[in-house]
Amino acid sequence: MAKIKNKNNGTKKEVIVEAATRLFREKGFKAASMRDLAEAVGVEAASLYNHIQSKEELLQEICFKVANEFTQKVDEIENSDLTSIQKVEAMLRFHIRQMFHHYEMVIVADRDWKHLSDPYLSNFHSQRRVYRKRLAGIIEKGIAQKEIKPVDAPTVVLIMLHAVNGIESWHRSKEKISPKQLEENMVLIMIEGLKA
Amino acid sequence: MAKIKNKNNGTKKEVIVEAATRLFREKGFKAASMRDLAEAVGVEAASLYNHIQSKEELLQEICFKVANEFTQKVDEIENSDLTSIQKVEAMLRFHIRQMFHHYEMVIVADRDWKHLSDPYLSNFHSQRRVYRKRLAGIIEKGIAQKEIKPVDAPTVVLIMLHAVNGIESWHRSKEKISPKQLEENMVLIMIEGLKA
DNA sequence: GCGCAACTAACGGCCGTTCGTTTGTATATT
DNA sequence: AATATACAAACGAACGGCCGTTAGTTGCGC
Repeated sequence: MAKIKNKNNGTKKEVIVEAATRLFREKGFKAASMRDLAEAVGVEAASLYNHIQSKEELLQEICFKVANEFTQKVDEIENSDLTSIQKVEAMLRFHIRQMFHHYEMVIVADRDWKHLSDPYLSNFHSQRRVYRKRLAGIIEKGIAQKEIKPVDAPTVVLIMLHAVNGIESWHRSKEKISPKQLEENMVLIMIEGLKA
Repeated sequence: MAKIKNKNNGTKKEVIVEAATRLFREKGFKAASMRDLAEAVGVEAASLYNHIQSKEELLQEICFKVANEFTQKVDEIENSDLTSIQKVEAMLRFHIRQMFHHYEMVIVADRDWKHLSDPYLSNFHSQRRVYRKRLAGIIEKGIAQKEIKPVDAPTVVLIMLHAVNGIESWHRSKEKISPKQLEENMVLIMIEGLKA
């Protein structure tokens, strides 16, 4: 076997990345140490390097996995035959669901990507800008077609992308409404305010 | 003189706190070193300790200054005779303006408060929870009075508080719309979607 | 017995902070 | 007016500690 499997559901490197995701989300990339991570995995710090190249590689894996998922989704939505406002809603719902199911890596990517170093830093930064422009493009088309109120599209993108980060607080709050309810509330508030 | 003044506009400690605010915003609290800060102030690292007690004290000053400003504002608004929806709008506008004029300290407080240690950590955490509950209370009253759509109030608070963080990106973007335009766009999008 | 993955030990480096000293300057004394 | 005093605020050097990472070795499963 080239790679050993851990409990028949993935390589050890994947286990490490998952633990790193949780740890980085909790403490922040800089404040989380490789010794912390080793303890979470149940191993000595040096042993981690049998599976990974560096601490930054872990951050790279997290950031680009997140970036690729969002890029893939916007590819799909742009090529669909939904109306513009439906496309905006679909992207919003995707963001909300990613924050439900993979919020730890989404938050790490969003908060800690600046700790990447070049060329990954520029790469990620540029992917991020492109992604936001594509979202703004969808909204501008909707405005041109009078489906959406005449608002500043980049501002809408800023609001949407940051609003969903609030779901992080939801994850750790006591009296949670259901994911479905939260999603419908968010869509109601953010999308109704946009309709022409 | 008990405290010497620097260029007749404040103590040296204030100069240090301001430089720390910029540095923490840029690099993050953990990644910013006291030697970085010293260089920004134009002094050796050791000299900083003639004016401050510790690195964490700087974070404390930033976090509680921000917390106090928001607490003070919600005191004022709660006691005003505005309608509920007007109160929500007033708080939103205050958040937006704070993000225009003092965004660096607002962002540091929001992103790095977890690096405080007790008793400051619990203190800040509790202030934060109380603040959010007060905002949710305003919204719930508005719903009861049928000024506001029947939505989940804590969710609205999450959306509002996080949406304004998007203004950080605005600060560093090239093609900026004016602050006034941004404010009106944000209010339009977020408040119109709320009205019953 | 071969190879992967764990271990212990240690490296150089940066961290926040302390120490003891020097410097600059505002005030008091002659 | 010149000199002495006092003290805030700067400095260079160093501290113990944790950081990411490497080296060399041991042990275990095929």
